[in-house]
Amino acid sequence: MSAATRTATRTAPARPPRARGEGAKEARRGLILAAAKEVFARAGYHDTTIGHVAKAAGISYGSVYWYFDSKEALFVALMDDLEASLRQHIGVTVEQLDDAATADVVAVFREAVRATFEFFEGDRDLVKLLFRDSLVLGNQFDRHLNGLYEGFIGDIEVAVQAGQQLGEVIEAPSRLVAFSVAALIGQVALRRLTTDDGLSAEKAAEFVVTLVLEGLRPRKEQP
Amino acid sequence: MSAATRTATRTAPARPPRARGEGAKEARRGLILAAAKEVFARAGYHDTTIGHVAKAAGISYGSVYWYFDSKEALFVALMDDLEASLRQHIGVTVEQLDDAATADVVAVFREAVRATFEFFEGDRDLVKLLFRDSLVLGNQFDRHLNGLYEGFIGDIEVAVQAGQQLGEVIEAPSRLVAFSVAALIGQVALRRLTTDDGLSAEKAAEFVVTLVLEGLRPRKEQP
Amino acid sequence: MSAATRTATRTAPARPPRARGEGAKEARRGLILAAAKEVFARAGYHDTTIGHVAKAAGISYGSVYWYFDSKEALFVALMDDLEASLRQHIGVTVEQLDDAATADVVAVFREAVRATFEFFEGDRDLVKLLFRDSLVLGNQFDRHLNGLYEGFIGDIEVAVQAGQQLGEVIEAPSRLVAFSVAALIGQVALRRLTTDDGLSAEKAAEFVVTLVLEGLRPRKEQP
Amino acid sequence: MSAATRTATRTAPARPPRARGEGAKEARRGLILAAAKEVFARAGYHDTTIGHVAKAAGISYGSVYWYFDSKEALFVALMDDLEASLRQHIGVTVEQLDDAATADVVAVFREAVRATFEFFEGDRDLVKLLFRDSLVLGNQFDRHLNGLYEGFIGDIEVAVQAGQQLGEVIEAPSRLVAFSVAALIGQVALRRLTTDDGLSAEKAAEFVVTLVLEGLRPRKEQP
DNA sequence: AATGAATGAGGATTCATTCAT
DNA sequence: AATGAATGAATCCTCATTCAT
Repeated sequence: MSAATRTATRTAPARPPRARGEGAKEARRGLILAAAKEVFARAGYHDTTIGHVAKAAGISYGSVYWYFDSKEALFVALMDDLEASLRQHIGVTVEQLDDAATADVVAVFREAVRATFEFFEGDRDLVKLLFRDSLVLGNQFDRHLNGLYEGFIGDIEVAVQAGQQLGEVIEAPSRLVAFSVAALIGQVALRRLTTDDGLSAEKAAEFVVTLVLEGLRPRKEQP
Repeated sequence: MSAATRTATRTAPARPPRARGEGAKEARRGLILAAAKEVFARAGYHDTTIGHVAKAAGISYGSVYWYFDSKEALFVALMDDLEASLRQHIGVTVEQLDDAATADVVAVFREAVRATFEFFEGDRDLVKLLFRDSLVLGNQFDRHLNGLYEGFIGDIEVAVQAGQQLGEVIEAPSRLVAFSVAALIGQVALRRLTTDDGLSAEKAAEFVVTLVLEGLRPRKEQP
Repeated sequence: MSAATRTATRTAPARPPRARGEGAKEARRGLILAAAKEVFARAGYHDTTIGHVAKAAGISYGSVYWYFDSKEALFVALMDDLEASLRQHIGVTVEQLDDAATADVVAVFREAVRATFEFFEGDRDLVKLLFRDSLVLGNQFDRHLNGLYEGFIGDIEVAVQAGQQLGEVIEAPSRLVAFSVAALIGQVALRRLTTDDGLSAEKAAEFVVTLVLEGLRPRKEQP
Repeated sequence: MSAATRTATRTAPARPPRARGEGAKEARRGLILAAAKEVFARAGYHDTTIGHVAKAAGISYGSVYWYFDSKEALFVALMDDLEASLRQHIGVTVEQLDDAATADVVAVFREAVRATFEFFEGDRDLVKLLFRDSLVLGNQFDRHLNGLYEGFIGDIEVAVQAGQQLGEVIEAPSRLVAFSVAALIGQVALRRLTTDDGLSAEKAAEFVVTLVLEGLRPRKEQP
């Protein structure tokens, strides 16, 4: 089968099959990662085949292997990307508040959670991969994946420790506290993807903040 | 060949198909489920083969199919079992408190969470299956699995609503509140399985109760 | 596709697709080995696929894996079989001479070589596998394969050492001597498979015996 | 796009395509062949990929195809090279003796074998390719490969026939005799690569000469 | 001429499921 | 009811070869 024939036969997804040049390779890698993200998020790791990813990326079967050594490597690379993306987002979020509000730990926290939910709102695939798949696969893939989740938790832990220094957060193992907050955020965000109870991201964030800060019992004598 | 003939024909291989009586089939089913629970918890759904389960149950390869229609059906049945087990446990726990303490919703909650952690302590496989696997597979298996988790949540929701009636729980969507509590309990319990931070079940329960009831901020003017 | 359909479709090699019972498994294993022998000998290890073997054995694709763990394992098992077959043959051959002729080492050797060539004449596949494939693959497969060839050599070495004891064989490293004899036999036998120079097995054996015992130079003053 | 245009277009990447002159192409071809020799010898034909060869040659993946039509063609070309190299060596060796010693066929033979082993000592890759790989692949690659081995044999055959003329070699099919000698030399040389029994090339040559000329039986009444 | 990305056929292996006994 | 052999679709991955640049 000649190249011409093959090209003609290709049932034409409109993607650019032959981009070349400087950043072309990087771009193509990104293309595959984007496709992988969507497919993995939809079907889960095990039910996703390299073929699915390739088709979604509009490239051929074996091309994926030009960019990634294996299915697992692809998944890990994707997770690394997501981690970077997530941590950067959180960093930015907190920085934005740095100027005036840092003193008010509570306000920072409130805003961070709100921004996080907003971020999740715009990247539902990330939520699934982060709080659903990485959970199950973390144990198999050489701990590598835990890094992702743990990174998220680590960022929170820093804030928790700061809060504890200021007396704004109760004394409890900071890692555990951070994990709990992360888990709560993650699970609520995940739930929003499948359960529609008309809860806006805004409201969800508010709820989580309240729960985490004040607990479920009404504060009776609050000034 | 009639059933009678077939039975007669059985030239007694030395294998263990004893227990001919009434509940024999039920017993064997239970045997398989027990094996499946252990294996699925250890390896996860996808990495578990029917062969693994059969070997763990000490029965033959294809026999599993006499009791369950498919791998998926086996998993779902297992989950149903776990759900029943979990809900019964919670029911019993709450009932035990019913007599005197019902008035004190907080005490009941505290005790329920404590008992739940204790229960989880004795059934680590259940924790993995409930809070790890059901999460990933819930979406694929016909929603059926959500039932499990949702059942857990439902029980909590009832308590939440009661608490809200009594003014002991803040006003917030009861389902969301219950989900959050369940998720927190589940994730913390799950974490305990892989992360060893010297946190006893007791302490973990206490922490969750405190977080959920009082939040992370110190109550300043608490009587 | 139902079993009936499948059966009907099978383009009918006359082999028994469904033998059951006592030695049935062993028989089927043998069936596969026989097919493998023929196919491996014809196409060589690398160009033989499990599919080829399966088709030659008249069984399905994956069935081979019920009997052998991998392609390599199949090959090794085959080689083990061949080794057993070969060594038994040699053993028998020598034993037959044990009675009267043992004293005459030369006669024993002559007869052994003759019998070996005759044996090879009836099992050309064995020759290819033993002297062609095992040579190349021996280095990759865990030394396991060398065993085959080395076994053959070992048998010869014993005879060489006996000959040396009797002063009928020159002093030289017995292993090297044995290897040389084995190599000569093997390569000549192998050559006979592809090159037709009208050389009978009988003549070939005679030639090898002469060369090995007397060398290429005419013995001038032989009594 | 004409060839001229194509050439003009080349925007000089910093890669190492130096050597523009006449024999440049030939040189590059030789480079690849040298790399291929090493790689094929080490890994064998099937386990060698074009990529391995390219990397060993320090050139790019697809460049190999500018010089050779296919993997098989590369291998065959390599074998042709080796054949030339080997035959030239033998030719030179014999020529060196031509002047004075031709009369003494035995001495010539002795020296030729010795020189051959010495030659093999310095080119272990050749030994592997010649006596290991060409054996297995000879049958598949259009007989072409046999040429290599057959050439080696042919040279020996000439000597054998000469010896027979002089009455220094027993009467036997000269081709068979030559083949036997070649096989013995080859297999012993091959064995030295993997088996270390402290046998020097010198000793190995001596042994082969003795075996071939005198046989394994002690010559009792030698003048 | 060189490069290296792209392609896709091919192959080993796994495993859920079926079925003859 | 139990057994375990049989089946073959499915999947990951490799690699020779092609081709745009």
